[in-house]
Amino acid sequence: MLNVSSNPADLLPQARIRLAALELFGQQGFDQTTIRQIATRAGVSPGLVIHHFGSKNDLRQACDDYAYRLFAEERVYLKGSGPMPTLERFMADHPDLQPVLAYLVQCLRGGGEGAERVYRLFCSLSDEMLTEAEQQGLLSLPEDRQAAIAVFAAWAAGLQMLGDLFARQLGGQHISDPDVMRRYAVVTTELLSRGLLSASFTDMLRSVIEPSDHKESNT
Amino acid sequence: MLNVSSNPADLLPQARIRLAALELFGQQGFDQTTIRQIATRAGVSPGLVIHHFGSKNDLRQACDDYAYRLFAEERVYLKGSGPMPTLERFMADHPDLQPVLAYLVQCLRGGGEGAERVYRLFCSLSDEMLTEAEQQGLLSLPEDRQAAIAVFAAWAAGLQMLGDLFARQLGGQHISDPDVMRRYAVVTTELLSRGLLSASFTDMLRSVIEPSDHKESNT
DNA sequence: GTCTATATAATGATAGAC
DNA sequence: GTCTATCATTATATAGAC
Repeated sequence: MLNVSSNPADLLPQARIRLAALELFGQQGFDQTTIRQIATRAGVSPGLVIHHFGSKNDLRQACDDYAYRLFAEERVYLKGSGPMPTLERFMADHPDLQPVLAYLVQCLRGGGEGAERVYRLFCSLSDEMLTEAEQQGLLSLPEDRQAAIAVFAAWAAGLQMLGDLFARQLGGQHISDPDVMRRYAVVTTELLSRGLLSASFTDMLRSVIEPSDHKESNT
Repeated sequence: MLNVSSNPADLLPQARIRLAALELFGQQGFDQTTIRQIATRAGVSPGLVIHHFGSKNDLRQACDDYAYRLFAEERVYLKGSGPMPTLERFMADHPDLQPVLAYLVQCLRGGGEGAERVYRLFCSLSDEMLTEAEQQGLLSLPEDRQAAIAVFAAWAAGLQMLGDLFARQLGGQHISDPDVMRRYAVVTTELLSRGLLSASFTDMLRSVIEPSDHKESNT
């Protein structure tokens, strides 16, 4: 089991540096964070940061591996309490993992390979979660499973990326605020149970979208 | 009407600089873009960039105003073709606006005031769009309208931020790829019409979420 | 392992010629 | 208005003492 909640002062300097970097990268982003800031927060000299990790980019890689393993190998997403464990609910129960999630969300923001890795992870975790719920008869996925999972992962990732903006729009401060989470849960439950679109509008959309098995009627 | 599709070579240097900055900021982000890159793309000297705009930050502000006005004052989001004009569908019909949208999405990525402004714009446009559709009887929004609109805007914004990652997960290159758009439309239509959750699971979720009018039964 | 001091590179911004 | 040349700052990374 990876260690996340220890007192930073008890960690070795190398681990303290990695933790400080993960927190600062997660809060400010990679480019906005300087080695000097990391060193100050870890209580060491800037030279020691380079001594242990080689370069700022290598330090980023170390943070990537640490954060990714924590979420992927431990499958934390799936250990949520409550009936349908969403990411938001899980994070509310495990506040000590918040810096790790913030780091992964910054990876998504940054784009490139790092973002792709994290989004794939979100897809993989969504897949397991939805598949398990489906086997228990709690829900039934659309025919195009892969697309449905990609959409769910995108919704979850996007909400995390917007973060506090979404919460502020609902009069709160953070997604984990009880009132924000409740309103979010109520609305999504309603949208995903009774639906949103009228029957006639749904039919019209279906005919316009032209799924491949209806294509002969138009071309 | 603001001008977006002119040949850059015909524009005055000041407009060429602004356009080059908007494109580079949108592709690479603000921090990763240098004044020298902007000058090279605009075909002018780095000094002229500062001469016309004062500073890199002032240039960003000019791009902000330009992009925001294009989307907000012209209400482009709502002019989409098709029955339910989503952002993705609109962009497919107006490829010349793609750099402007890319810029706004980078604002969302960057966080801070710029992101808040853009997210509020997405909420405002979603509000108008959904309200109009509701008045036409095409759909019926949940009771908590504000939360529903915030969720829709977050879904749209998040999907744009993930951008190509989502498309690649579906075997495409970009969200505007016909196959990607079709699968996306089919899945979301299904999720928002027949729903996703089973009736019993919906009841269970509702009892756990405890909306305020059921609260007396637990505290 | 840890620190201080410094080399080196890049960037935003300035000054002044044309 | 436009350019070239340059300054001043900042950041990463190195070198070597302890």
